[in-house]
Amino acid sequence: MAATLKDVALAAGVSIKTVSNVINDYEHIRAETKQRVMEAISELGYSPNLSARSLRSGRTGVIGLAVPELSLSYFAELADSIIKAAGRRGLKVLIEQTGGDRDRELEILSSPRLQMTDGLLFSPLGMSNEDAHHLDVNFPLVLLGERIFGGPTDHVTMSNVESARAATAHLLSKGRRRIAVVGGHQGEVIGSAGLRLRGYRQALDEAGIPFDPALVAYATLWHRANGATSMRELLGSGVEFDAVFGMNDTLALGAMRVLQEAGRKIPDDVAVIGFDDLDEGRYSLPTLSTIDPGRIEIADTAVLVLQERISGREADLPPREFETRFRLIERESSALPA
Amino acid sequence: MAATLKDVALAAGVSIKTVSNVINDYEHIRAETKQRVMEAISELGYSPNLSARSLRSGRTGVIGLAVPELSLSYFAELADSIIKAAGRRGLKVLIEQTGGDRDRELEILSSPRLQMTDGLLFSPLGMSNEDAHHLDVNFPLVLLGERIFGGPTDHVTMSNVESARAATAHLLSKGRRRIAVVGGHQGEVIGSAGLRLRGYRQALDEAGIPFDPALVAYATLWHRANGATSMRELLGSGVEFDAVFGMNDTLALGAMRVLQEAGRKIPDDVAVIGFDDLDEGRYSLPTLSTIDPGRIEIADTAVLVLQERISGREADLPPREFETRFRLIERESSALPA
DNA sequence: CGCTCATCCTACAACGTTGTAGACTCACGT
DNA sequence: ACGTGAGTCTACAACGTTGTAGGATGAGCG
Repeated sequence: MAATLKDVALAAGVSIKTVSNVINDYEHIRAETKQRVMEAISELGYSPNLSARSLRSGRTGVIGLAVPELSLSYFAELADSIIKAAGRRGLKVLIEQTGGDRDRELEILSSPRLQMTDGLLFSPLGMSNEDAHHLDVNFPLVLLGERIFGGPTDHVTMSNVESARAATAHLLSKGRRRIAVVGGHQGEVIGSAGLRLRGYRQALDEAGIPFDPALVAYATLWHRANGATSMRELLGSGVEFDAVFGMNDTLALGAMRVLQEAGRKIPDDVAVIGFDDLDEGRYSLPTLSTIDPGRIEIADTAVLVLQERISGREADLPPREFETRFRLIERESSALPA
Repeated sequence: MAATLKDVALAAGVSIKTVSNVINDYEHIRAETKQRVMEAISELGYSPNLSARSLRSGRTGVIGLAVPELSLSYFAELADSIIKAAGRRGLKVLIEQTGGDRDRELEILSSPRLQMTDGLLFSPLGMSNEDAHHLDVNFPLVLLGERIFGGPTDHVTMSNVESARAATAHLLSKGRRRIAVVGGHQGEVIGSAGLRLRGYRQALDEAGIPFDPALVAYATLWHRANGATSMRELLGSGVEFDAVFGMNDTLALGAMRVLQEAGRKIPDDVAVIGFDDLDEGRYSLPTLSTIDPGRIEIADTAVLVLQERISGREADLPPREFETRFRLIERESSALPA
């Protein structure tokens, strides 16, 4: 059906290796020969069989990206950035969804399907730091996210503690003193929730404000519904607060919804800040203050680092840790009360 | 590095073909032999080289999905559903982003990169009906969306006209008479905007209400920002309206934001309905009435149909058109005024 | 004039898998 | 005793590509 090197070689009157050489920009080819081969190629509509090429070369030009779910906006936007970053480097992206399930995550680390890819960008949610040894696989792997630190692979992450501290300090600077947290994970130390909570507490400490556990609402999943539920719990508990730090934008938006339903004015009664800088927060009512964790930088760095490991040039380097720069984005939800 | 059939064959004391047969569940193998091979496989940690397999078999087990952008929530949720549907059928998904750009879309239809996949699910945005002939490619292709009808390939689409009519009729049933539209495409007949506008007009006709062009705000892109801008234009134009039909949820949410900013109460002053049933609309303030276009059914059908074409069993069938069932979801934004 | 060396090209093998054809064994019916 | 056929296994070729080794040609140089 499709034309092969052989067909082109026949049409151009050269050997198949010469055609291959033309395609791969081998330098010692007569201009006239090259011309002839090029014509045959376009005439036959030839394009290389990538399975054969990858069998021979051991490279597929495809990287895997494993994320919990694309319907979580953060991961959708991350995937977007990663596909673009990969595209700039000539790579395609195959996406796996783990659902944030530990077993599924472990399975992906040992799945034969991954042979179709040169390496994997892996953003676990169900695995914890004790699972770090499972990352010691025999293919190039770059870890994303905050579930595991000090693992055996390169790791790209955001400045969770510092940015959460900045977010909290921002609320404090607006005169808020009772800052509720939505989306904590019970007992977590490492992980987005644990780290961001640590930043929150640091900011409180610096301001000399005692930490009140009653202000922390827990939510295992970070969907909109959980933000709404957590806020209902907070309101129901009767605890007083004048600000909310959402562990991510989605939670913050769900919480805002419930706050407004309950008649609390944002930001006058309650200031709100989120985390992730989703597009959505730019058009909510009110617009949502947030932390931009440097998503594009995360994507660029991750793809670059993975490509380095794939190329093998950096094979001897020990695992590296990259932390991106964050940015506080001030919008309406955290303005000074009128 | 990695073990091959040869290594396993050596370890098990059989020919490589026998190992291959075991892997492919060939039936006539002695239980004892099978056992021995299986042990060798797990001992060596063998897993098949998929490049070689796909070179030999002509199948990769990967399908491509080309969408405008994952940061558009609709496509993120669609991609989510498609990855899940593909997973159920043992397929992996490689995602391309076109940015909704016609040139990029045409390029993807002829890209050699696609050889790494068995077929393509293609959701164009920049191409128009006149480009239909570009879909006549020599690989399995299933068209998604509303840009092109009557093309040379199978096509899975939603019931745009009927569901838009139902959405409009729903607003009419709540006593609304001046229904603004956000997100029209100037002069478009085919395409989500054109079809949904047709449904809108049909509902007006049935209710005996004349169509007022001044009520239609145009927006080429369907991002949140465009919904906001369109609504600002409508408000600025001074045209009166008591309801808004957003061509999609994202537009509707952007428009709601501006409406509320301008002091219009939803649904008391203005009722709003969107289209797509994004998770977001379930937690907005107010919650957003919408059309569920049957995303999961779209994903399932598309993957099934593509797989049929890939398998070649249905190769002789003429292009088929599939239209999914929609569902009107009534939430707060379109309730009767107090 | 003959040697060296760069240039341009080719033949062949190999990547790891599966399809094809066929060899061998053994039970069965004639 | 002998063909038949089902069951079990193997050798070999092929998928389309690229790496290796080397052949042919001609320019440059002593």
